[in-house]
Amino acid sequence: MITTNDIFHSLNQKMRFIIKEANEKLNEFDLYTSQWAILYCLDQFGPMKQTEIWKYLNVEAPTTTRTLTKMESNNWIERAEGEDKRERIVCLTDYAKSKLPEIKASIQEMEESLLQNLSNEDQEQFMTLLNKIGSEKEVVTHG
Amino acid sequence: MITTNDIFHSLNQKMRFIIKEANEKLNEFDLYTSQWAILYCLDQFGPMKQTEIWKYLNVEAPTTTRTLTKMESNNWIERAEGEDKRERIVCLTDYAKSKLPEIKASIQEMEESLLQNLSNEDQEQFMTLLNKIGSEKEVVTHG
DNA sequence: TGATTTTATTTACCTAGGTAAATAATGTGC
DNA sequence: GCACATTATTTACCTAGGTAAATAAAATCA
Repeated sequence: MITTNDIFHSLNQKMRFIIKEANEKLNEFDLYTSQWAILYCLDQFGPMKQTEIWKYLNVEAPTTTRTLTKMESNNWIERAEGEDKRERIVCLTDYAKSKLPEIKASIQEMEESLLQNLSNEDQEQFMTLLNKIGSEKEVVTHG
Repeated sequence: MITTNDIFHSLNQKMRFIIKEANEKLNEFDLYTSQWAILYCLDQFGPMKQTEIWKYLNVEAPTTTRTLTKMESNNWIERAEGEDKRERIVCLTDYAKSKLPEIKASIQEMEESLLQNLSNEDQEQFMTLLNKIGSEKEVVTHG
């Protein structure tokens, strides 16, 4: 019997598969997906406060602290004190900046490969349906 | 600019949201999603070898070992020695069997809530598109 | 100003995924 | 039968998500 459970089971398995693929790609650079997510952020938006990072990535602060500590010791990022002395402002190192083009190309290649069987329309449709999962009850308009 | 990256980012965030919701539901029973997945397996298929469990759930053996150890100490499952003395056969305790109907109802309620805005057709469409992600290159048939 | 609250970050600890390697029982081939 | 390979499970350790509580700086307010 096929039940709705399959959707969540399949989603979970697909996500783990994608993360595994990405980690294998990133292994060449001694990186992991969570670190890549932060590099991507900083490349897009420039220097960010830690709070800005975890709010954007929608993860908790301690998760980000741990990943940043690792990235700092691996020379991917630096953390400077802000005007507000509670804050720490994160920016890319020169090393990270020099490596980013290669890393981005590698990730893009992987993403295109994973999506090779989906047309643009498929991808839009997929996003639409994904956004419906867990969304508030749709209001039926009358008239 | 909207890029294909959004699909993987969104998928990841949605999956974490779902797991968080499920864990909150399961908290009442002192359970977690990974433990629920195993309970569900055993309820569907009866007693299983550990290898059967992790192959079905598509996770690695050590992950399953850890979860089963916890579940055994919490009286959800028992592990018996098999004919092949390397194997351990996992089955539900009476306690687990007595609790399962309530747990299943709770999970089903959550799943229906998460999918309330998707028609059956939406759900089928979603599964079709999800299966296309990371699939082998589709062969174009001629003629 | 000084007490209190809020905010940013960290620390400690939990579940949960992964890999690599160890262990023990089973299967295989000479 | 015995050496060798395979298989099931475990152990050790890594990343990575979460919560709860601690700490320190900033903001608020009586």
